[in-house]
Amino acid sequence: MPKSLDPIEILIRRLQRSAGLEQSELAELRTLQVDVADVARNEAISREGDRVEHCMLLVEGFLIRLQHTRGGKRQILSFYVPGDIPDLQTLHLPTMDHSLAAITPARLGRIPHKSIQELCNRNRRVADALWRETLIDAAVARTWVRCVGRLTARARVAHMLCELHARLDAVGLAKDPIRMPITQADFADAMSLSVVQINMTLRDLREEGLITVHKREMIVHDLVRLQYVAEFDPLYLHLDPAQRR
Amino acid sequence: MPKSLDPIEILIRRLQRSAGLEQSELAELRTLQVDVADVARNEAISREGDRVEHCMLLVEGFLIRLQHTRGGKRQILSFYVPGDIPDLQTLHLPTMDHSLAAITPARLGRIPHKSIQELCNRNRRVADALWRETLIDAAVARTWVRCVGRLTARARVAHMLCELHARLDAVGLAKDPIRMPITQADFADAMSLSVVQINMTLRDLREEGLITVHKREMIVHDLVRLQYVAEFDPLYLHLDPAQRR
DNA sequence: CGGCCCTTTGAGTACATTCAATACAAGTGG
DNA sequence: CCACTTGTATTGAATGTACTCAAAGGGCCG
Repeated sequence: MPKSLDPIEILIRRLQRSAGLEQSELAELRTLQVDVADVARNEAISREGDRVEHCMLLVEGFLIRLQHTRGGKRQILSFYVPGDIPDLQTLHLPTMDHSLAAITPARLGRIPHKSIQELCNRNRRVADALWRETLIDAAVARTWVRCVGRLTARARVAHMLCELHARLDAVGLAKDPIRMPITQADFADAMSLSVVQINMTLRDLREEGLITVHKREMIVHDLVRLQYVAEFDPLYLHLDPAQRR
Repeated sequence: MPKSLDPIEILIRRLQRSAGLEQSELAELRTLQVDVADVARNEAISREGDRVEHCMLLVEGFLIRLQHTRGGKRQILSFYVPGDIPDLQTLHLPTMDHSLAAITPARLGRIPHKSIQELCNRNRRVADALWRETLIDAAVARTWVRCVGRLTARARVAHMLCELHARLDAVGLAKDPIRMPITQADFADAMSLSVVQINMTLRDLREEGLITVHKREMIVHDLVRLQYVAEFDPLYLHLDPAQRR
């Protein structure tokens, strides 16, 4: 695992984007109690039904949220990239209604709910910034429904790539080639398609010159056209600071 | 439109369920500025891209959240029943990333963001209760992904009926026969199926004796079996007070 | 270099879609 | 109050998109 930024600095950078916090507030954030832990690929971080008392700040690697079917099928509900807190909702809904797992080796910052809650009680602006993060997470899930429900296989795959690109770009990780160590099986479970379909669709997008995929790395050659194919509108990610209040 | 409860009392009843608020806090809630407005069936309440400055408390009727496809297809992202605040997320994400519409004549309580925000600043417990509501909304969206993505047509329809039943039950509206004035076209756009498929599936469920549907009213004859067919686990609705912290 | 996981491709199948046409119900205006 | 209009429900038939099963080819790690 390469050397990485202090977890809290990643969190600060993230929250700065959504809410211009003041120096005193940043100082308060730095008092948060954080334990760093590494997890292996495919390791489960929490499971449906668990009651948790910590939030996980993702420092490095990729995580997924997922639910299962009685038949054993998986549905991936979101991808998480560095800077995200995939289980921030447990602050107020401590019982997990889905599972959280690493799809790459990952580094996490464990922050006790109590520590966050005390900070939220002291400082409404920090609380609002965190609330806002959970709302974006919800917006992503809603758009995922439209994607899985009403787009063609081709548009779905393109949409997922666009979303990952936009979110990685927002944390400075979209420099070509983009490291995206997600297997086609994961893509399939995310977009509700079969591995076969994913493979064919990626090939089509490649042959049309929209993307190049090689060794878990992706290059987007024509973002505009890819977004058109995907019917992708980044609005729902609420990344644009001008769109804030 | 029949006489209905004071909007604020509905909100109070809702929040009481998620957070045991004190009398003084209830009194504060009653100071919220609320405008009651009626909307017609199929009327749009807000549209993708709108910037809004009010939240809508649903007092009577049914609302939906929806997004569109370039091809003009609709995807319904959630149903809302009395007591819900379908655009509570606009408190911190004032730009709508989807549309909100009435699928029945409905009565709404318009509450200015400013009024809610001032209350939240005065009282963290109220703020946390509202935050929690938005988190449940997100949990519903996530489960919707699994439903649309990985369940069979049969299970999907059953799942939607189970969810509506559970949510109506939580506000005392699930007494047989349940008024559920949702067209089959709406069901289709919600579960990403065609109207034909919805119709056939409802017929199957009817012939198996699980439900009766007549004139926009539904009776659930065998909830346990319906939930089994749906692979429905109500955990994600976080309705059980014992599951609170 | 061997094994494992992932990717790629082919062929037959199944589930759901679309198109189409009829039946039914509710509401409107003469 | 009835004829008319519109929207919803129901059913049949042909089509199609994506799935499953299956098997072979790569690439990476130990």
